[in-house]
Amino acid sequence: MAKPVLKTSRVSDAYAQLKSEIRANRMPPGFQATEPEIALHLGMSRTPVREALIRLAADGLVELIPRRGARVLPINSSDMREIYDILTALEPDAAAAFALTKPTNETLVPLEAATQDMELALATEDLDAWAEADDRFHTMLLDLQGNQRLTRIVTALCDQAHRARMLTLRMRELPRKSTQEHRTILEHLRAGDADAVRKAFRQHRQRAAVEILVVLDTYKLGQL
Amino acid sequence: MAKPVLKTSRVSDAYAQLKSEIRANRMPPGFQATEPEIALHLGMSRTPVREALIRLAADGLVELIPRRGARVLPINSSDMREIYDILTALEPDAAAAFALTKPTNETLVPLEAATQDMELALATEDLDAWAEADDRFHTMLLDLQGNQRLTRIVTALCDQAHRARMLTLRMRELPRKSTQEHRTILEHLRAGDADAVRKAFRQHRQRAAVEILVVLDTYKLGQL
DNA sequence: TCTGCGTTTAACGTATACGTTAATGTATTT
DNA sequence: AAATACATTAACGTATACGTTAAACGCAGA
Repeated sequence: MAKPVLKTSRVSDAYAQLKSEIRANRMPPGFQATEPEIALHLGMSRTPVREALIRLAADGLVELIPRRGARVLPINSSDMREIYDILTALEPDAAAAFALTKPTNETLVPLEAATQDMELALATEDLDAWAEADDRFHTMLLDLQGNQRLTRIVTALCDQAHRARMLTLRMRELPRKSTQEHRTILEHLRAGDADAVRKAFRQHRQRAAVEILVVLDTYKLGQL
Repeated sequence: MAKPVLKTSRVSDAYAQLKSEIRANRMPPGFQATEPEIALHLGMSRTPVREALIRLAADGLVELIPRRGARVLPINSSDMREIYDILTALEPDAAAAFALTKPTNETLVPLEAATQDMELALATEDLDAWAEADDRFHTMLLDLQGNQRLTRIVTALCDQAHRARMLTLRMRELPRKSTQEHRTILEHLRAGDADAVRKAFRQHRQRAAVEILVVLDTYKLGQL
């Protein structure tokens, strides 16, 4: 009888839990806590907490300030610009490389599903579902493309941008354009047209970037 | 009386020293050591060693295998492909963005110096000096461009590729082409021609990639 | 009230302790 | 000899201990 108990450790627990609290804004940007405080909160000793914090700091999610504790890093519009500039450079190339593999309809099924879910969520104006499907599309595409280092980098950047994205999502028009662009990218993928994929994806990211940046700047959302 | 004593810690010492040993190939790929062994080697306790190893693992330089110790990660040709694909996507865009700022001759001085040093080192066939100047060019350009996240990412990737680059450097023709391309990029920067910069840089990285990959594959250098 | 200085506190960096458990070695059986 | 069972070892994950020192506090004097 196999015991399919997922091996866990206090470090990975602490890492996962803290990351989740940050993403969900339960630990908002600027939030500070000392190692003993976090350890108490998580019901473990300082050691695993410290090691988890080191990883979170490497991810760019927290800052470790001696004697003041860990601080959840805020994201401002210039951070978002940095992040989107990198995504704009990386994802289109990755998608184009994937297009060169002449993906079959079979392999495109998850992307098709994500796109449909976006369209559906848009129709019902369910923004949370829309964001989930959007995320799924990008994640699936990363997985399909083979470069694992690229996947890690993009994932880390998206984690950093997540809070700001979620917040601004509700301060803009419905993401019709974005949804449509996903559909376009998918069709270009199906056609195996790498250049068209790159171009469409690049435009997708660039447009999304200015859209978010406009919201951040006009509403003076300094620290998210 | 100022005391300009650089603040140091055992963790940062361990991190710097281990990284340096890996770069210099004194800890070659595949090398394994347990935490107590490394701690003994570095003359400190396990705690700071563990924390440094976590950072090195996040950098993609070592792998942490429970009960077997830390293992210096080898680089194969598929890793190099991953790394160069990312660099090819990132650096040209970054350089192009910098070109858009219409850099003055003043700001281009360090790049000019690096390029001249490359040309000089090429003439005297001093490959170590050439590699240093080459690195310096890329590093300076990263610093001039403002995106710090991008700088960190590119730096980490270059660290991973460093060993393979150094080794293959001596198994190929003299890097005349590379040197010349740097000169070209610099001139395009001086002209403030962003598109030309992007194109030239992209070609630079792509050519360098195939050059290295050919060496790795034809000489069957599986694990570096 | 404000400033400066000594005291107190407690967070951090690091060392050490300890239980668990995978890996290794040894002995026993087939 | 090969395989299995058992004993031994030691690396890891985590907890705890401890000295150092920055920050907070309180009090004295301006």
